[in-house]
Amino acid sequence: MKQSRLFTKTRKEVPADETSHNAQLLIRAGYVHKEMAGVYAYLPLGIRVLEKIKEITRQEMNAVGGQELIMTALQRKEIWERTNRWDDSMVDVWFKSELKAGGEVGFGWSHEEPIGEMMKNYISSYKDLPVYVYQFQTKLRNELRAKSGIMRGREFVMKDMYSFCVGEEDHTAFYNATMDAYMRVYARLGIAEDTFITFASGGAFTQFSHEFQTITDAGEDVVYFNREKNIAINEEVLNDETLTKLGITRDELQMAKTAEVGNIFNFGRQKAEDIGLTFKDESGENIPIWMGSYGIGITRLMGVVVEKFSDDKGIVWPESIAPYQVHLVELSGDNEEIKDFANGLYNTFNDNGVHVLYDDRDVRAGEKFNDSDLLGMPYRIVVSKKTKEEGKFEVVERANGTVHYLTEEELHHKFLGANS
RNA sequence: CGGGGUGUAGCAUAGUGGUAGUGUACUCGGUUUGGGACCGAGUGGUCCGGGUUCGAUUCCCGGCUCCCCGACCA
Repeated sequence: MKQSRLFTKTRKEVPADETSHNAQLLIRAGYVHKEMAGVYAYLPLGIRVLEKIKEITRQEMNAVGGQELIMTALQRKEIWERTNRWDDSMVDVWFKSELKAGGEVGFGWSHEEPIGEMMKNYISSYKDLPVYVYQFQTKLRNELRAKSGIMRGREFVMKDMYSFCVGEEDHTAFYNATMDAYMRVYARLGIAEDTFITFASGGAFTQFSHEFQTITDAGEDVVYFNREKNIAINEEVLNDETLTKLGITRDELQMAKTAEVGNIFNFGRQKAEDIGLTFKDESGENIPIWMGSYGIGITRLMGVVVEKFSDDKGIVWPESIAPYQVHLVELSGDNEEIKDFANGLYNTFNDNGVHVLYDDRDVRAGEKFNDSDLLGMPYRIVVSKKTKEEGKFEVVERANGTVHYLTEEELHHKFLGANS
């Protein structure tokens, strides 16, 4: 992508109404646009990051047998009335509207009920099970107070997966496999070190659910954890009973502010019973399906990554989700030879599938460098008369500022792979 | 939802009961060219409704917005 044609704009100053680090940086760097409190648009750079996070998540969900689908944003009132979750006194984040033709609809804040309802059409026998489906869906929640930039909005993208099994044994196997898959997602984003599988409230179904909590001051949760024993407990369920059950004492735990980047639930057979979703077993008896629910906040993850990986100059993207791998910066001035060479390098990268952002703009070096730092691509390659004369190219690692001077051949080797 | 703030140009800010100023961004001209360079010229603004007043961006009332603290958060 040529930066001269890239739709976005960086800015020096942060909007006065943003206090969260992630939103300040993402707006300054031109990744997102704030539409209203808790509602952000994703610009071309931002959507590339989101898509990369989604693709990593997609690969890991597919690897455990998940199949992607997409539910609807508009939801029927009746489905939620059946489980007594339509009323605002039961669920306080509903956005609701009316159909011109008559009748009420809700905007999906969760898809548990609708997906369970849909499954009645497709599951009738133990032979149809198990089923694991997931989606990336924009959730709409009428939060009383949005905060923390893109980390807690009224509109956000979530990956939610649902499992439908004949019984506990199958469910547990999938539940555990998903837990591992989640950790692989976080590992690929570079935040696994600070992400804990955390005991949290299980709601109405089980004693505990598992949250995936990542240490960051921007988080809203408080978790007590022990790295050696690999145990973490959400403050909300920290009590003597929990400690005894997990075989750990209070003084073995340290506290941290965290952001919830995932949450997985075991519904047992209760949820299916509530919505009337059953299968026939081998004897022909109707049995409620054993269900589970698994969520990862995609947009929140993007915010958490920015919170964790940035410096005073801007964002520092992990390679796995950077919008572009390489930021190619030409400092040609009016030197046509340098310009031509940079163009050639850009084309070579493109032809070889390297994701490259090419700063071909006719602006001063300082502006290019500052923008480059702010945008945060993992590698910056500078093509200028200064180094070209020596047959070298300056390669800067954004994460640590390390500068390498590589020949053209070394450059190709590093970025185009060994076979080039 | 309770409490506290806030609203002036795309963004950041100053100021005033009587022609609204600056920085940045943007446009044009010129000089520059490895860390947001300089000089000159220019475009662009008082959240909405009502009230007080000769006159309101300023004061008053209401609304809305956004932010913060709390509450909430499958």
